[in-house]
Amino acid sequence: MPELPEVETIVADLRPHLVGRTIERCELSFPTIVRHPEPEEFVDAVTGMRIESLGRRGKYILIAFAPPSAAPTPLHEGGGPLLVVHLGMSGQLRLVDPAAPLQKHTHAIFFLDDGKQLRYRDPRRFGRLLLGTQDALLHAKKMPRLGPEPIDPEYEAEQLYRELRRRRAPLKAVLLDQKAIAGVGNIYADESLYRARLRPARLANTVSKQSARRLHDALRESLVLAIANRGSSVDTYRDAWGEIGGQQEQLLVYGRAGEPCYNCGRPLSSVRIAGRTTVFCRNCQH
DNA sequence: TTAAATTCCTGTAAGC
DNA sequence: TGCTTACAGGAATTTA
Repeated sequence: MPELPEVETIVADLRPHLVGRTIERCELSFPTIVRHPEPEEFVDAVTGMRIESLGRRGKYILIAFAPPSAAPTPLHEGGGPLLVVHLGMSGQLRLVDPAAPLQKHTHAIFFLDDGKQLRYRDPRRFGRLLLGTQDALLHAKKMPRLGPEPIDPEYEAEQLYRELRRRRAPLKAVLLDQKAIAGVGNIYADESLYRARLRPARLANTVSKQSARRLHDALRESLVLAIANRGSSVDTYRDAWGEIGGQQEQLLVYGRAGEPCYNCGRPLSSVRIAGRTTVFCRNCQH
């Protein structure tokens, strides 16, 4: 499932091909995938827009359009209109030649002025498309107020420590909370907790400053490594060209329940925390 | 206010 | 072999 590293890979791949392109036409074959504004208005508004930049916030893909007339607006300052794509569980955003066969569950197609097509496909339909300014989407509660970016150089261990101290939920639940930290999902939550040698069920408000620092560093390591390996294709994840990632080969605990811990050799345990399958080592994580 | 439970949805895999 | 059932999970929404 697409988390921060997978979304980052897609955005970085698409950026040089999309910036400067104009959307000439948009077709929705499954309009309810558009959550804001009404699908008809979405199609009208997106038509004729020129793409100015691409960005990512948490697991959200942000495609910024050039403002109608005024000076260019920086991507994150909530000024210009954005096409926001959230891939949910099984969403795929692909840039294809028009001759490419149409895959089942393709819900939206953006026709670009260079003849290429940007296609959104999502079998499980947990994903969504949004259009509006950052402020408008926030205000309409179509996007949550996301927590800090864990790989941002400005993000410090102290910030994580303060967040953890005020939460009584299991560490795993806090890591999955997009309002606490943006972009971490089930895979990288388990990977980070293993690297930090912390039990997923451990209550967040019981961790020491030192443990918080280990978790802070572990989050960055897990995410940066996964980006370098173009993401994990453990389920249906594909990049913008339809290719799989490489990180699934390197995962330390996710999907390895019952298999030996790479550190101590004992079988990894699997439990359910915050409604999610959670894999960890009872011997190495405390 | 925060945390936990529920819901959405289809492909895949396990079980009979 | 073929059918049925359980399971996977991000996040909005509801309940406690």
